[in-house]
This record gives sequence, structure tokens and C-alpha cells, in this order.
Amino acid sequence: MSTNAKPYKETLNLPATGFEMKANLPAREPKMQEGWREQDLYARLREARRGAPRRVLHDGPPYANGDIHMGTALNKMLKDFVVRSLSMRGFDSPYVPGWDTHGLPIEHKVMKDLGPKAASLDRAEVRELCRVEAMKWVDVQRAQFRRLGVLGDWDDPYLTLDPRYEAGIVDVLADLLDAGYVFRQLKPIHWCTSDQTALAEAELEYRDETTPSIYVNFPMVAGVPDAWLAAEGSKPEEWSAMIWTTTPWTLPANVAVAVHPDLTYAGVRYVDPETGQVVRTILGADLVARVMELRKITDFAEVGRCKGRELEHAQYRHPFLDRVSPIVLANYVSVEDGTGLVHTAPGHGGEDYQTGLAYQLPVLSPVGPSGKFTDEAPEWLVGLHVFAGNPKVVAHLKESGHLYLESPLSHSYPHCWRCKKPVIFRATEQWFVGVDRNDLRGRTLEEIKQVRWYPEWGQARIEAMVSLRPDWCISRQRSWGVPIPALGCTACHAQLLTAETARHFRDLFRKEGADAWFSRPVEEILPPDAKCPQCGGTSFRKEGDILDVWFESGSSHRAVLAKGFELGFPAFMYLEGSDQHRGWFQSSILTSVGTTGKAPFESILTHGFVVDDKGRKMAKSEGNAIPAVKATEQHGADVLRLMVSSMDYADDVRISERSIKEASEAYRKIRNTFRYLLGNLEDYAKFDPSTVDLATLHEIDHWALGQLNGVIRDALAAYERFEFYKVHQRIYQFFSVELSSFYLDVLKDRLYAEEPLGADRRAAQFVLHKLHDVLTRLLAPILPHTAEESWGYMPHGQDLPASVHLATFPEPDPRWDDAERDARWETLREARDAILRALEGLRKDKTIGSAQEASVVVAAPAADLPLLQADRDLLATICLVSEVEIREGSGADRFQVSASRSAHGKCERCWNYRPSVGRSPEHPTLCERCVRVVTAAAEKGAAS
RNA sequence: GGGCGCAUAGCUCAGUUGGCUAGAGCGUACCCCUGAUAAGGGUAAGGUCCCAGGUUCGAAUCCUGGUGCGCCCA
Repeated sequence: MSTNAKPYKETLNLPATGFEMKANLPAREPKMQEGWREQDLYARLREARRGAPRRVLHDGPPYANGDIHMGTALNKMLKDFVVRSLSMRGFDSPYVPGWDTHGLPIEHKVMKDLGPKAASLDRAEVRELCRVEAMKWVDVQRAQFRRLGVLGDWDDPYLTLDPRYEAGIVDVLADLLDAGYVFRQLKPIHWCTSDQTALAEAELEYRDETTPSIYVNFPMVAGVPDAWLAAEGSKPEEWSAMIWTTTPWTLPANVAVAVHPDLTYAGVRYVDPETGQVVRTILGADLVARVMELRKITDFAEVGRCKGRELEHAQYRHPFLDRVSPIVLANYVSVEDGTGLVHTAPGHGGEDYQTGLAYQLPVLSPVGPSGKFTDEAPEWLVGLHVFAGNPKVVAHLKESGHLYLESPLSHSYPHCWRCKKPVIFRATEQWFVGVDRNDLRGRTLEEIKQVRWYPEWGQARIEAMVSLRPDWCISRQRSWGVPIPALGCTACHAQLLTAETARHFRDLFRKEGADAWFSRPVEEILPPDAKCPQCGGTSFRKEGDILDVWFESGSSHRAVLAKGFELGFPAFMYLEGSDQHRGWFQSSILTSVGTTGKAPFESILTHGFVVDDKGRKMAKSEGNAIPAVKATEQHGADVLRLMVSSMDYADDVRISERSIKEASEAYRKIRNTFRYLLGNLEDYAKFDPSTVDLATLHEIDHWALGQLNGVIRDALAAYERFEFYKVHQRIYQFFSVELSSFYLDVLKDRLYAEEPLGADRRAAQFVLHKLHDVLTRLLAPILPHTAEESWGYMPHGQDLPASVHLATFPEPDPRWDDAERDARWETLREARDAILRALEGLRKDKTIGSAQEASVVVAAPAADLPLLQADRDLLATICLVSEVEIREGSGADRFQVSASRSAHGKCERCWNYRPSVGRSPEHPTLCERCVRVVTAAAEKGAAS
């Protein structure tokens, strides 16, 4: 060890920066976010982009209940990537976040918390509690979204409970009424006859219940296959169709029997063991034996078979009503149990209702709110509760000879979550938007084609859904929402709901909120000159239905885009999970086409779902969910954002502790590279980059800037296509491969050992500065906190915005493009790879440690010799070896490398092995270059 | 059960109109450096391209049928 080792080290320009290696994001990010709020970054960005072409990403409102989860976080991060990258591309891209604040889950939560007290509150009081509950979660989620670094107008978001928004919803409804889309029709819903209230699926509890299970022969009228008739010499009237049901009370509402088109059915003749009569009936072929066995009938025979579709439109007579009904086809029919023929009552079942729509069957529901048969039912049932009606119906069928068998059956049956009693399906009048009125469906499909879909298959998906969707039921029998402002005539029970009356209430809601509907007496809020369209009466009551929440959020193009927030209609983009093809995308485009004729969005971007590392869905109940809030607090938003940016969101996104850990490692690499850049730029700030003479740049500097051009081009192209994972991949690999392991490594000698103000070092710094500037900008949408931090250290002085988020993306500088140079560097790097491989051999046998200790001889084919010989010293530089010798030679590989320990001495200052070491009497342990640098520094020191 | 997707190294992704021993980065193992240091560098090992048929001189790529997973319906 030389005694003056220390002094020489002090003559080096080692990196120094306040940009810490340890990110400590959990502490640093909130502080930075506070700073952005203080300086109102969002407003300043709006100001900076004023007048620029506008591109609005319209936020789909998340539901305001509970903490955000990884899926919502993913969605918001992607939105933020889009909005920020649009801004940096120079667009004016405001982002107004919103919340979906009405709806069942909130109401359900409130009712549950209330418990028995719920019954004593009126709807206005319940609504107030719901409002408090919703706003609580709006505040919670707002803080959580902000914590993720999402930039937007968080102080003035849109809320579906806002009177302005509520007015927008009713405005849309009014326009749809105007155009004749809205009508009223019966539809079955879950109904609790004890609480006399409608129930949603979420309010049902399934438990076993024992009900009568009955097999009934419905007498045929027509449509029995001819072959069967011929074989038996029988008439259609001598045949039956056997159905099976566990709800005998619904038989009065029977209007069809459903069979599966592809199942095989059999015509069966058997002798009834009790009556001795011959019976001919239709059964699912696979079920014949099982059904006969139920009554131990052995005397039966198959007459013939047919497919279910051959029975379509056959006719039967109702077993106790004077009614002839058809056999219809339905795909849900199975041979799991029963007879393969399904009793169909559209007024009492969901599937039945769908089938009813397809065949235009009447919806019968002769049951009142208390569960008692109305006078539309047969007189022997009128006034009875439906469950009491069960045995009556069974007895009646038995008497009339239609009953094949009755036996009790225990099966899963829905019960009311509140009173725990079994519920029924009961049809009530509901409001609908007719999808085929005025060809809304066809026009929507046309508009879908005008939209740009990312990924493209989104179009096919929504087209399939829109093509097949039924009319839209917009009624909900709840309290927490925007009322359908329909008035019921107290004289004749007709409904008054027109575009004019709706607009009256729109204006009322805008002033007082939808609460007015619930809290004010009907006389006070009646439209002027309200008159019953049917009887001319002027006495009304407020009807109770509220609008489907999908109608609410689907009206945001009116409440937020067109009015209220003046973002502009249509929006540039909607961005949501792929489930929204059925949800928000569809409710939005339907209401928009219905009211304006146009889609509310120019493009749709969908992302997949968050799944675990095995590709399984994330669910709290599965125990594989990564809590988004906790993960952010633990690892930092930028790490999560980096993780999200690395994956192709078009498919499902796999998130696990491991993927977060991998993102953390990638983050460290990026951060440390920035730290290196900044560490070597510390003294650069004092100089104006424009004073650097570009002629002083080394060839490798040209090469690096050329590579950077490639990164800029690729990253910008990927941003334009919203392919953030390509941005990530490209930039990250550049950091890792071109910079960290090559260019920055090679640059160390120049940066550390050359004269601090000399042209060589300045040239290197010029490039570092450029790299830093470009990469900070390119990463800003993905890593807003880290980019901002890095930006703050940027050596600059002139006309750069204080925040990177006000800046725009860099552009490639064609001065550094040179394909011929790049080709030459391909060769040099290939030679370098060969050399590095050879050095590994020397390390194995401990001949050398660092590359600097080695000398290499490269044998190359004649064609490569001119290049290699000309760049011999450059090759040594980029391999960090003592020296390189070039020879002609050939072998299996392009370059044959032999390496040995350098014969030269080690420079104590720069640690290179150089022939010049020892030549200077003043500095016998230094190489020529270091002698020059040290001497110059000493002279400068003496002079100053 | 139906509609729409996805499936290439442990992970994240490339693989252009079918044509090289299927690539990259990360991670891993081993090694080096100790002047980016709770950093940095190097080398290497990793793949029945989900499976099975088919078309073709030739298939990760095209066709058919499966399997698994996701979303939406039923």
C-alpha cells in the first residue's frame, strides 16, 4: 500500500448526490403528494394545456362501499397512465373522477346495521343514512386513490347522488320517454309475502325447504308426432305431456310447457295401476324408466321417439283452466330430475319469464302483495295464501285425474334475509327501455362499429351481448336511488310519466335533489296541469320505483360529459374491466344512442381481472387476495404502478407477493441508475449544456444517444397504443442492458478520472444529462413520484417546468441516428462478448480479478480486421481491459480470444494497467493520463 | 351449458405473411469488484412453445377436437 493512496483518491470525481439510494416510498410519496396539492398541480396542468386539443378519459364510477381492492387500484392506475401520458403528449386531458353512490349494497348495509329499527324509519330517513354511508366511503376511497398517485380533480368529483347528477339522469329518462322507448310491463321478481317487499338476489338466503313435488299430465290438443298416433291408432286428445313441479301454486299461471330442442323425448303408453286406465304421455326418453319406477309401474311401453324441437308449437289444455297453451323450446331444460318437460309460468319464474318473452306468452300473476290469490285465480283458490294453495291444487289435480304422483321433496329454496320466511316469484308492473323500439338495438350496433376497441375483440363481445339482450328493466323496488317520477292516478290507477312531467321533476331534483320526491307531499311537487292520461283525474300518488343504478351511471355522458363538468361529448375514452361490456359500456351507449344517436365514447379500453400467481381469481374468501391499501403503504405506489405497467392488461393480471417483490427489484434498478446519473451530474448544473461542443462527444456517446432515440421512438409508439407494458419492457431493458451493464460502466473511467472540467468528461456528462432528462420524462406517467423526485435534482436552469408532470415527452434527435455506426457497434459488442467470456476463464484460475488486469488477443476473420484494428483502443475501453491486440485467424466462433494477465503496471489512481505507469518521476505510480490530470489540478490549485 | 378471451423458460414479455440449434430482461447458481456499495459487473444453467389429432417438404405459428383459467350469461 502506497502512503499517498488517499490523496490520489481525492483527486477523483466520484459520484455524489442527495438522491438517496433508499427510496423509502411509504414516507416519501405522501409528502410529495402533499406538495402537489399545495401547488395545485392539477390546476396548473389544466392551465398549461389550455387550448391544446382535448382528449378526455371519462372515469367510470367505482361503487362507494368498502376499501378499494387490487382490481379498482389496477383500473385507476391504468387510467392514470393514460391521462398522464396524454398530457405529456401535449393533449389537454382533464380527469374528473366519480363515484356510484346509490344502489342496493349501500342500502342493504344500512338496513342490516339498523336491524329491527329499520321498520320504524320512513324512506327519507333511510336515504339520509345511505347518503352518510356513501359519502363516508367516497372520502375513504378518494384518499386511497390519491395515495396511488392518481392525478385528477379530486376536490370536485362527480357523485351520482349530487342533485346536478340526479337531474342529468332524469334528463336522459325524459329524452327516452320523448322518443318512445319507455314502457311498462309485468315482470317477476323475488317477493317476500310476509314483509310485502321486493327482494334482490343479495337479500336471499338459500335453505332447504320441503315442498310438494308433483308430476302432472297435461292433456294434449295437437302436435303429437304422427308416427305415434299411427302406431297407437290414437288421436292427439288421447295423449298427455307430463310435467314436474315443486310449486303447485304456480300452475294457475301456467302458459307453456318447455322442452329442450336437442333432447330426445318418448311417447309412452302405460296402464295406471289405480284406475286401470291406459294413459299415453310424453316424457324425456332418459327419464321414462325412472318416472315409471316411482309408481312401480311395469306395464308400460315406448311408442316412439322424437327430438324436443319436433314438439315445438304442439298444444295442450291447461289441467283446470279453460286455456290452450303451446309447447316451447328452452335450453335450460335438463333431464337431471323431473320429466324433461318444464311447467312454464312467466309470472312466477326468471327463466320462465325469458322464455315467455321469446314466445310472447302472457305474464300471469294472480297473486297479491300479501301472497294471496287474487280473483284472477280459479275461485277455489281466491283469497288463499299461495303456500296454503299448494295442497288445494294437488287435491284438485288428483280429483280431475291429471295427477301422476305427489311426494314431498326437500330442496334448496330462497328465504327472506330479514324475516327468514320463504319467498315467492311474483310479477309486478315494471318500467322498461325497449331495445327494439325505434331500432335502438340496430342503431347501437352501428355506433359500436364507429368506436375503437382496445383490444379489438371487445367489439365482438359487446356486439354479441347487445344483439341478444332483452329489453332493459329500469325499475327497482328500493329506496336508495333516483325515483322514476311516475305518478299513479288515484282514480283509475293509470300512470302519468311523460317527457314533460319528467322534465318537471328533473328541474325539481336539480334544485332540491331527488330527496324531494320522498320528503315532500305529492300535491306540492305535482307538475302544473297534471292530468291522468286515461280518466283525466287530477289526484295522484307518488309511485315507489327507483331507477336501476346502471341507468344512473349510464347517464354520466349527460350528467358529466355534456353538462355539469363541461368535459365535452363524446369522451375520447372509457377504460374499465372487461365485465363492463355488459355493464357500464352498454348502459352508457344505449342511453346515449337513444338520446343523441351517438356513442358517448370514441374508444374503449378494457383490462382483465386481477388473479393470483396461479391464475385463479382473487377473493377474500380464497385467502389469496393482496390488499391494495396495505400493499401501497408497505411498498409504495410507484412499486405497484411499476408492477402494473409491466403486464399486458388485456389479459388477466397476475398479482402476488412475488410479483410485488419483483417490481421492487426492478424499481431499485431504475432508481439506482438515476442515482448514478445524478451522482455524476452534481457539478454539471453550474454549466450550460448548450456550451458543450458536440464535436467533443466520443463515438460511444454518439452511439448511446442513438440508442436513446430508439427508446424514445419505441416508448412513444407504445404510449400511443396504450401498451404500457411495452414502454416498461423497452425502458427497463435499456436501463439494464445498454446503460447499467455497458455504457455507464464504460463511462466510469472518463467521469471519475478525467479532468473535472475537461472536454472528455463534459461530453460524458452531456450524454448523462440527456439520458436523465429523457428517461425521467418517459417514466413520469408510470412513476410519478420517483420521476418528480429525480426531476427536482435535474441540473437545469432554463425554461423547464418546475414539475415533470407539466412537461411533455422528449422527441428523438435525428442528429444521433446513424445506422452504419450502429452496425459497427454490433460487431464491437459481439467482440466484447467474446472477450468477456475469455476473461471468465482467467477468473476461474485466479489469474485476474477485475477486467482491468487482463490483456487480450483477438483473432478475427479478415473481413473484420479493418474495423477491429481501427477500433482497437476503443475495444479495450469498452471491455475495461488493459490492452487489446488484433490478429487474423479463424475458428468455429467469429472471434477467438486468448487472454492473459497484463504485463503493465497498475495505475494507483485509475486502477488501469498501462505501459506508461512508472514513467513519471513525480508520480511513479500513475499512468500518463493520471499524471496529466493530477498535474493540471495542482497547477490550477496553485493558480487560484 | 352458451358467448368472448387467454395459455411460449420460475416471473414479465418477443417471436412479422408457417422456414435457423425458439429469443430478451428479471430471477436463480457460480464467480469478480469493493471508487454507483443494503450498489455495480461477468459467466452459466433453465422450454414436450397446455394436450391430442390433422394439413404441409416443414407447425410455437394454420385447421379440428380437448384440457385448464378468467369475464359475462344461463
